Amino acid sequence: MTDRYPPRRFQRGSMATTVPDDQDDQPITLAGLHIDVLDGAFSWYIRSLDSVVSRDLDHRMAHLDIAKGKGKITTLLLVDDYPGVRPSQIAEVLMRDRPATGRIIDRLVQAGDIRRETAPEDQRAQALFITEKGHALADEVRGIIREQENEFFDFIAEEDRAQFMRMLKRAYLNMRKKLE
Amino acid sequence: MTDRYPPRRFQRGSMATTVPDDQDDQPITLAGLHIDVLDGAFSWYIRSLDSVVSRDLDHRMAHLDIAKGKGKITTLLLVDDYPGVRPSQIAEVLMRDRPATGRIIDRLVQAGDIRRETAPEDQRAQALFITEKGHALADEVRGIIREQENEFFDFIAEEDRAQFMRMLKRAYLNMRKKLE
DNA sequence: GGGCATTAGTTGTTTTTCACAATCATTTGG
DNA sequence: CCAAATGATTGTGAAAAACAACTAATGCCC
Repeated sequence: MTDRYPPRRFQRGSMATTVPDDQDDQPITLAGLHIDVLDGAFSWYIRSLDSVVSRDLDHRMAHLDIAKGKGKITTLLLVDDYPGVRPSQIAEVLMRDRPATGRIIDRLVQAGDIRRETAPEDQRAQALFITEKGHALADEVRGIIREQENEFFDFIAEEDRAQFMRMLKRAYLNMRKKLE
Repeated sequence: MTDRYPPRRFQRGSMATTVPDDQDDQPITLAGLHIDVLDGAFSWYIRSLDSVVSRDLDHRMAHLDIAKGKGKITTLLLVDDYPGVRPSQIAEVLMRDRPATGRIIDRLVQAGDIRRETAPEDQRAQALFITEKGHALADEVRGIIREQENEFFDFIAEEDRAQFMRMLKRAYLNMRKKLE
């Protein structure tokens, strides 16, 4: 039997920070439940944050035909940044299989945001290119992401954001590496 | 037209930290693409991290019948920690609608991990309770989560983890609040 | 160069997930 | 005592994810 009570308190960090602590050591209460008993699990926050962030992003992009897709935004930005990129490269970034990636590309092609060509040096492969319409969309999307970022980050002091982002980045790399 | 080149570099944070910087200012390269051009977007890291963390968790729990469900783990732990909790409370924590929550509960009941009773003070509502089997499972799950946490966090110094977690927590609360 | 494994991408299928509408029962408030 | 609100279930349809099977082109190795 595991001892679960009292709920674990978050201990203070050792880093100098401009983030005030006052609210952070109080338990989160949702629907009358102190969800801190979920072990303060990192994975829980990540999964919940993902859910909230995705919803918010969907909402902000509701007026664009790119909305509602998980990999579409990444694909669009990649094609915009890397003319001639291949579907298989995108699949690796998205961590999806090729069929899934292919269908994302289908929709972007159909929407007129990108176009396919056969890769000259390998006739099996495709080279993807952004269209004029797609490029405009990519810029708009970037703006929306930046907006979300600013609104979202408004509780973290400017000089701490980079640190936070760096941790996220390392977390991502570390986990990805461990999954081979 | 947005200036996209050269890719944005992450600036150094101002916080004292034991996290070494050396690797962090190098661009991430996947399939030959520097994904830093995705604007270093916070949302991208969160979504990708979620994907990796969820996969890893699924993998670690593959031998348990609770695997593969997004809300099942949270539900199980909540019921274990809050005897008599109601489905609607769980729905609020999960940010899912009641039908979805009800179906998660169905599966846990069917697996014999929790049981339903009618709430004595409100005959419309249910009170959920953990079973012996479910409690054992909950402890096992907690162990797995802790394991993942330790492995995952091995690149962050002990005293910095709390700070990272606190930021995630604030991020979550902040976004959730803004979605009303 | 012929044959075979590998890689790139597509198509199809099946299962799961999710959101929405409709329904029933109970409670609450006037 | 009636109407509105709340807690939960059922049903349905649409979107997403995982898997297998298939075509085509490339690379390797004899």
